[in-house]
Amino acid sequence: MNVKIGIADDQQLFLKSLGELIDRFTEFTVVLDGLNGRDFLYKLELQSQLPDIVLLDVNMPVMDGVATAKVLEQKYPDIKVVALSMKDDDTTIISMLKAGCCAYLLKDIHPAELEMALKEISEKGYYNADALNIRYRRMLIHGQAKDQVSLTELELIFLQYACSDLTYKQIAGEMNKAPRTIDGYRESVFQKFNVQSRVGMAMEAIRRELVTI
Amino acid sequence: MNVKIGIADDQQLFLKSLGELIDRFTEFTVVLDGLNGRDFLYKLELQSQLPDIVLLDVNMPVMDGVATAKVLEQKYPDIKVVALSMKDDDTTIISMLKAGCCAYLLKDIHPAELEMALKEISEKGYYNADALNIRYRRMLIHGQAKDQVSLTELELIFLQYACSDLTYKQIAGEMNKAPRTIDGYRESVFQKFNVQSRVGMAMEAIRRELVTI
DNA sequence: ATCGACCACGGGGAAATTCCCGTTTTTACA
DNA sequence: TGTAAAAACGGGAATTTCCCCGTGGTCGAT
Repeated sequence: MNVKIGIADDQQLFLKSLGELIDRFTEFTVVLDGLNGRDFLYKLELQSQLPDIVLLDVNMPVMDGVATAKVLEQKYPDIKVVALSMKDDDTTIISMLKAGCCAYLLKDIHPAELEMALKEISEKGYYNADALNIRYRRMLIHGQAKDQVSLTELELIFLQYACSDLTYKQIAGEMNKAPRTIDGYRESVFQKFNVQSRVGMAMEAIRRELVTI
Repeated sequence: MNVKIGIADDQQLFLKSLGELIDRFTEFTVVLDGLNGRDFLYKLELQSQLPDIVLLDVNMPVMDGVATAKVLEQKYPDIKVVALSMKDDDTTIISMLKAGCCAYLLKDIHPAELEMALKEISEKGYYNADALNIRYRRMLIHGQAKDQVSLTELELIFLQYACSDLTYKQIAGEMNKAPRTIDGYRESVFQKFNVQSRVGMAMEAIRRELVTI
């Protein structure tokens, strides 16, 4: 089954390259894009097949993300709206979520995380890791560590998958990596968390609020 | 290392049998008991070795649990106070916690759970599962179900241990059961949760708020 | 220009987990 | 007073996890 994606972003280059990226994901296809909210909504009305998920840039000229999200929620309640933004500003996050978004993603996320987020959104209807990841990212950028360890992007994504019923082999499949590579993430996180079992790692991930459950 | 326990309860029979039970736990010894708060506090002043943990019945004549807890907090801040009660009444729980208790246990808990709670309190300084278990117990008694499964007491205790770095063999040791018995709990919970790995079980336990992390 | 990280990957083996096949006793309860 | 559920336990085997031993590439920093 293929999930249809719509994108609205005012940077032409970003818009198109993101589209390329998403088209390369199995099970996702970009069916519509626009350079601002008004442009996007106009095209949407002419569209025969509605997208399942719409990625909305928060800052756009003419019609911004919040206004666009409100209209989408009103006229197309079945479409899942995801906010896209450069900065993890709490107030914009809140206003986007109040406008009916089911997720909030930062533009500097890893492609693998984007794919995972889209999967989760299409399956569960929401993706919450970002809210936590934003906090985590902020910790990484400013404040530092204390006993706080810093995980790499891929370790964080691996961690999310590790908190599930999947075997490492299946996780390797999901992340398009060799099983041994996954084993490397595991070893690294085990050491950083000071645990010696997958359950211990998963518990620590939840304790540190690095994953959504 | 041995942890010293004090108990205050107005039912002579319960007081003494609980003392017997706790004395049979390795690493715990009852050093003091009393039939009400005043009696207990009076004996405590004459006592050379202070208890590490005090179990306080909420409903006692002369001086009840809340008043006793307040005095203990004031005069012996190092002692960890645990509330004991027949009923899971929210208001009494809150007033006991406000009086400085670090845990709230129902009198109908399984001995193994009591031992685990005491262990956690002496190690971590608190035990929170009860607050969650109270909700769980309430669900079991009244309402219940829908997709909600019902776990037995021992399965619930096992679940708590399973959400840790311990191996099943180590859990068997902690619970004083044969490894195969633990395997039985595992099989049963797997089926009830519809999972096929320990991590999946642990995640489900957290999702259903059956364990503390 | 070397150093430290993060990344990707491979083989082998011990230990733990998962999942079958069972038995017996106790406890609750209708 | 049957019966059903829960508890406790045993053996064997397939799979997964865990933990070693490595290789080599990229990239940013001192």
